[in-house]
Amino acid sequence: MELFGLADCNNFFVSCERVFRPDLNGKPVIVLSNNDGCVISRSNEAKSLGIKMGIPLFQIRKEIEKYDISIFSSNYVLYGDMSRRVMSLLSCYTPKLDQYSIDEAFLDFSDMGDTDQLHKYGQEIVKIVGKGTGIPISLGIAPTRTLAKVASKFAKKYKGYHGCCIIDTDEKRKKALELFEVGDVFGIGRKMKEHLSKYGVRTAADFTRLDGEWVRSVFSITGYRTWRELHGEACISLDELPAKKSICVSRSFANEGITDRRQLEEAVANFASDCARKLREQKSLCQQMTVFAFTSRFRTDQPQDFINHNIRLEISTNDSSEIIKRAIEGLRANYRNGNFAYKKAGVILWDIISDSNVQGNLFDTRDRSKISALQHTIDNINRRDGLGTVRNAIQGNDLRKNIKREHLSRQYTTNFDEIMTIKA
DNA sequence: TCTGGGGTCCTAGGACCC
DNA sequence: TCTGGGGTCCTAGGACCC
Repeated sequence: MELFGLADCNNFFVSCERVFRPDLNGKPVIVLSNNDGCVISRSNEAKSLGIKMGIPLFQIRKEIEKYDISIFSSNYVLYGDMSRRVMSLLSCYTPKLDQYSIDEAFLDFSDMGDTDQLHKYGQEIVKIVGKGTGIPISLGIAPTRTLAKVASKFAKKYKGYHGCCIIDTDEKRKKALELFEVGDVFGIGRKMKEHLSKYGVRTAADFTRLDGEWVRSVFSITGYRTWRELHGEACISLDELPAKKSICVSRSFANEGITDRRQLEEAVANFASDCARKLREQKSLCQQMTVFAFTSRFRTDQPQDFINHNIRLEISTNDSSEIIKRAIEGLRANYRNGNFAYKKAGVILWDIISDSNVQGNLFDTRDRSKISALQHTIDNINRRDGLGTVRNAIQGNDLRKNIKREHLSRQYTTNFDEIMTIKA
């Protein structure tokens, strides 16, 4: 029997912070987005206090004071490293692991014995990951990805499952869907939920009782796929991770934003450089790119500007210097004098192809193999000595200067100088 | 004062060609 | 100069996910 497991880290970013701050167990904790803008991860205690996902920090100042909520700026170096540890442990328990996001992975559990055995096996995995990494996880197992996700939410919600819930019979499936709100189903977002409520659809079970053809005509092929998955028919397969089709690096800037043109160029150069590095990591080239920058839409009292410039690269590339150069050219071509305060900017690489699939160009005057060798050497140095050790001059000296991070935890696991100390 | 970042997929509509 | 329809490709935008 084909079975999917979905392993989901509980309150992942908060859990990462707590591994190194065990004194915060059982207390309300939140992690903030870049620039300490919004809440992006909450402990159960923070959730029960009514702190909503995505709410701006400034709107919950009172609650933070009143309930003594601990705050952390996001520390992606730490989370990335903890994620690698979790994933590497999980991969020991399945022939095929498909990482879906920083804190979630699908595991192939097909033909792994009967339900009882599988249940014990699942609980064992949850226990070992918890012990080995300090991160609590929930495991859902079912015949489709969408149902596995439902199961993982049950595993998280009810202690009795000991971290692992299996939906493997029609009876269990129907019972679970009756108890599951339709808006919580993977693939059904806010709009679809609103639309469905007009037809009296409240639970996932209500949704499955709708006519399939009707669902397809109203919610298109994606909605219909979700409908079939909930019926137990796997439509989304467990495949190798395909190369990304677009790569984007963007940030909003702290406080009032950036008004100085040179500073904006410096930021964009850094985004372009990051993009190019990611592109090389997946062994790809891009043929088109976009550079954008805009002012704050919340500041209606200030002049607004929206730069969105597309660049077609005659010759596909993943070379940082070239991608930086083209991004800056694009930005300059669109820059207007108007004293704009840019709040966010970014670079997107797209039209991506494999680097083994290079189309030569008669008019290419640059020596591509030389450039590639140089780039390779730079990547190696930066991997060894830290990102940004070797960089283009326009990238400036302080890669983080426009980002606000007032509550940053240490890089416990990746920086020797910030390793945990234990007092005797 | 302060409002995240990085993706995927699908559809509709326009441009263009025959 | 007027008439029609079908196909493809591209792009923008929306909806969804974490």
